Formats: sequence, structure tokens, C-alpha cells
Amino acid sequence: MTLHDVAKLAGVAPITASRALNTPQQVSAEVLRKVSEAVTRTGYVPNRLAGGLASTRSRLVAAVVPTIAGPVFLETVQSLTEALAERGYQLMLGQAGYAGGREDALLEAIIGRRPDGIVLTGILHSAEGRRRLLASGIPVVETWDLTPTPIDMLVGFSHVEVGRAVARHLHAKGRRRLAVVAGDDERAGRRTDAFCAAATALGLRRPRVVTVPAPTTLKSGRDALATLVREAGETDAVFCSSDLLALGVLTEARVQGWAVPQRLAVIGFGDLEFAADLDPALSSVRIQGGDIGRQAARFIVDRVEGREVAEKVVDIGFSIVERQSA
Amino acid sequence: MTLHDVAKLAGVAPITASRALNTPQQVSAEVLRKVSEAVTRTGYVPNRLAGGLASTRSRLVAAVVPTIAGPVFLETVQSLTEALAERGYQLMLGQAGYAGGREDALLEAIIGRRPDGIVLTGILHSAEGRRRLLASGIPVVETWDLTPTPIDMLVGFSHVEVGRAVARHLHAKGRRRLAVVAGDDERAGRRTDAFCAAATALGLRRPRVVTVPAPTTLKSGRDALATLVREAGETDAVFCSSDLLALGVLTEARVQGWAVPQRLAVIGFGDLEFAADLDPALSSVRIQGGDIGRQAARFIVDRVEGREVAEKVVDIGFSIVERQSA
DNA sequence: GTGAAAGCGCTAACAA
DNA sequence: TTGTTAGCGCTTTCAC
Repeated sequence: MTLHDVAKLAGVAPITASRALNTPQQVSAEVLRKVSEAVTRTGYVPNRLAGGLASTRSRLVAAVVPTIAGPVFLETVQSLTEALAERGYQLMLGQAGYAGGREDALLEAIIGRRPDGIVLTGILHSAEGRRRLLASGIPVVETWDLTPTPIDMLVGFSHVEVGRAVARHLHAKGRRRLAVVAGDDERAGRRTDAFCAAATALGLRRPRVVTVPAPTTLKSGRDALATLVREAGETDAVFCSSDLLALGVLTEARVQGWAVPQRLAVIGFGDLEFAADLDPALSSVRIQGGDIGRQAARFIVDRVEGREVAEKVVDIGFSIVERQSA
Repeated sequence: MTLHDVAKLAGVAPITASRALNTPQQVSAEVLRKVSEAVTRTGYVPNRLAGGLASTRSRLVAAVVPTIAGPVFLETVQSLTEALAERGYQLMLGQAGYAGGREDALLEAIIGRRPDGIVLTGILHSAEGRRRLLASGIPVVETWDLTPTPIDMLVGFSHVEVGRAVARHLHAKGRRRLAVVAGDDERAGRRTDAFCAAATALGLRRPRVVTVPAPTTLKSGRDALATLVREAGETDAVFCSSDLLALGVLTEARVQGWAVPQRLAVIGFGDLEFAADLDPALSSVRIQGGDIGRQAARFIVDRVEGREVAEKVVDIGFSIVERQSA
């Protein structure tokens, strides 16, 4: 089944059938009717490979995440999918892995499909990767971070500000002996560093830092708190680099008999759906992941459709959601 | 940058350059060297749209999930991605939504890209969708279920057996007043029905069933248990249709002062990573989601590469992982 | 509003 | 082992 067959059935030229499908307003009502009928009768599905090749518009957008198992980006990916689907674009999802070895191969696989845009989520890209991306000429949106040297467009927030804000928040709540439990990815590292710097600037002792492997798990959180209890009994507040980690900390705190928030304040990161419904309800840093996805979609579609993107960098901000745990 | 340019630079015909890239063993060492050099010098990335159009092999596999926010399929999707990547295929992920309205549009978008295979995960497809899939001639793998009438290939397990097995398990543990908290999707419904049937067959009273909207959340689990406590104080065991739901039940049970497992046994479904590390550790039904993904990849690659698939249906089974909560 | 011709970048089939 | 020719299915351009 090709456009040719459909056109023949409708008694028009292929190009006319093409117009009936893609730009119906350019075609007479009569032709539209005949073509639509031929399409439904034959069950014709346009070959987007051919279309993409001819038009250099694939209507495909690629997104790269470290792993889809990381719940932090789910909201972003989901809203991105939806926002793109509404505008007739399809999302292709690639997993780079936190390690980064696969990153270049993945990038090549992606660029080879000539997507109309690429959304990078939460990964640190190699210099080689940057170069390829730039050379490809494909619109790129980096997300979940604010870098001084974006490849192209950017929608994110400042991890440094998050770290600072959380330290200040805990300080304001009267906490004096802070700790951090963080996954060993680069962004979490920046939050941690800023958190520690802010804490010492406030006159607090330097926070204990427990680093765990990314992706973070509940178990890592439990183990980390157990460590803190053993090594540094005086901790009275923990900032976790993910809500899952925080759930682990909460769990272990209960097991160890450390009352939250009385004995220990806990604050997570990501504000996953379950955070509000835990007992005690988990305080967390909320990132509007959905907004990030929607803005990324807008960026790319605007660019593809020839609209000028005035401001290529958007700071989406964050907020600290205060609940029982801190 | 096209293959033409690379070929010219290497001093060979385009088809020779193509062979150097795709089937290097068909080409002299000398040619291979020259072409490789030209590729690295130019940063050439093959256009897979063109390649796919010419060869009718896109090296793209599409997977459809209800939503990537549902953690149940993550393991499957992840192993699928990896198994495919190893063999040089790329995964395209589509979200159908639990509602199902978008399903046909999604299918069209997918078929239009002429993927080498389609993996269907946890969705119920319309008759229209089935027809299109069949008509497209693309290899299809349905997963996470066993249906008597598969579209093509199938790797899953019996939801009915799961329901039965869990009922028997709880009965064997001495539980007599069972309940179910389940998301309102079709598969969970089948587990629930089988669970109830098995319970009554064992001489137990008909289990209470609390249905919650899919996708399931921790909050739904809490609310459901609160309902059970209010309406049916005599419940002594709950089978939840997801681990998140079970976490909610566990949480609410603690709040309500129902000791787990003494007063209430709780068993989840999916055996997510966190299940083992909760307190109390959550018993759950384990599905080898990773195996499902790997088998699906094998199915598709075998088919694409012309190997005959002898047994088109694989029952991957399940197991009940016994931990503290039940 | 409709169509003819040409070509997007690549590979299958055949030939040398 | 290498090359020539033709064409995958569609859309662009230009003409009517």
C-alpha cells in the first residue's frame, strides 16, 4: 500500500493525494472526500521514512535519559510525550546509562534518524557528543540543569541554588548538625557542594556526606542512615538526593528509633507523587518536571516550524515543599 | 554530509562505502581503512531514514506501554532496550495511556515509521488496532499476559494463575478473611477474579474488593486500607495489585495501628526493587520483567533476521516472594 | 486547484 | 572485490 495506490484509487495524482493528507486546505472538497475514502478502504498508513527523507522533517523527537528506571524524569518525559503528540510529533526515547559509555553510540543512532529535535535529560555529555550534536544542526534542548554554556536551548534550574536553599531551610528550622545522602551523579554532587558551603557559611559544622551509587535506591537510603547513626550520632537533619533515598532514610530512622521530625529532619528531592502520602509526609524539593517537558516541546516545535526562539534559556525554578518530615 | 561525499573522499563508489560500513567483511582492508578515515574526518552519520527506505529494514523497534510512569514495566523496557541495542537496534517508546483513546493514533504513528518489530506491553488493544497491526505485516510481540489468541508472538504469564496462587498462599498461611486492593485495569481485574474464585473454592468468605483508579498510587493504597478498616474490620490479609499500592497499605496499617503481619498480611505485585527493603519487608509476586524484555527482543531479532521462530508463545511464569509482610 | 518531473540518501540486484 | 543501475515512497519545485 503506497500513496500511489491510494491516488490511483481516488483517481488523482500522487501529489494531490499527498496534499489531501498533509494540507487538506489546499485541495477541493471533492478530492478530499475521494482520497479519504480510498485511505480508509485500503487502510493506508503513510511511510514516514519516505516522507522524512523527502521533506527532511521526520516529525520525530528524541529524548535521552540516563535510565527510565530513574523516577525523577518520568514526569518530564511524560509531559514531553504528550505535548509533542498533540502537535503531531512522536517521541523516541534513548537510555544513555549513568556510566556514559553508551552515550556516543546512542547519539549516533539518534542523529542517524534525523529527528526534528533532541531533548537531553539529566546527562553530562562528552565533548565529542557535543560536537556531533552541534554538527548535526538538529535543535537541542538540555534540561534539568542550568549551564553557562548550553549547546543550544535550555530549560532547567540551578542545582547550586537548590543546595543553598535547603541548607538555609534546615537552618531556619533550627537544625544545626546537617548531613547529606546523595547519589554519585554530577548534579547531585553540585547540590551537595552548595549545601555544604551554605551550611558552613551559616556557621554550622561541615555536613557529613554519604555518597551512594546512582541510580539511588531505598536500600541505599537505609544503609546510609545506618552509617550516619553509627558514625555521627549527632546528625539532626538529612538532605537526600532523591525521594527514594529519603524513603529509605525514613524507614531506617523508624527502625533505629529516631523519631522524624523530632530527632531527625528529612528532606528529599524530586517530590515524587508518593512523597505527600508517606507517614510522616516527606518534605521535598519540587521541580516542575511537567513544565520542563512542555517547555522543551515548545522550544523544538517552534524551531522546527520556523518561529524564532527569542529566549533560549528558561530557568524553571524549584520550591521546597514543607511537610511533616522537616 | 552524505555517503556520496564520504565515498568520493575515500576514492570509491558509494556502494563500496556502504559495504565498508555495513558489511566490512565484504571489503578489502585497504578500502575499509580509507572509508573509515573518511568517516572520522567528516563526522559522517548515516541517514537511517534513507537506509530504511531502501532496505525496508529500519533497525527500529517500537514498544508500547500504558504510561512510563507505571513502574511495573520499567524492568522490561530497560532490558528490551539493552538487548536490542546490543544487536544494533534502537527502541522507540510510545505511551498509549490507560484510557486507550490515543491507542489507534499511536499505532498509526508507529506503523508509519516501519519499525522492524512492535512490542506491546500491558495494554488491551482494540479490534481495529489488531487489524492494523496484522495488516502491517510487522512482527508483533505481546507481553505480560497470556491470551488464547495472540496477534503474533507472545511472552507473558497467567494472571489467573497469579490470583489463584496468592489466594492459596494466604490460605496456607492461615489467613481466612481476605481482601483485594486493585487498580481498575483489565489484567488486575483478572487476577482479582481468580483470587476471589480460589478463595471461595477454599471455603473462605468472598474477599472484599476495593477498586482504585489505574495507575495505582501510594495514596490509593492508604485510602483503600482506611476503607477496609472502616467497613470490614475483620480483614486479615490484603492482596494489592501493585507494590506501590502495598506500600500505601503498609503505611496506613501502621497509622491505624494494625500490625503487619500479625494483624494483617500484605502482599504486593511486581516485586519492585524497594519491596525487599521496606520495613516490614514486602512479600510480592515476582515477574521476571527483564526476561520478558530479553525474550521479546530475541523474538523480533530472530524474525527480522530470517530465523524461524519455532515456539511463538512463552510462558515466563511468576513466583511468590515471601518476606515479612505475609 | 492540480499535476509532471526530479530527487531526498541509501541499498538491492545484477554485472564486471 | 568493486561498480552500475534502478528504485524504495514520498515531497519539493515549478508549471499549468
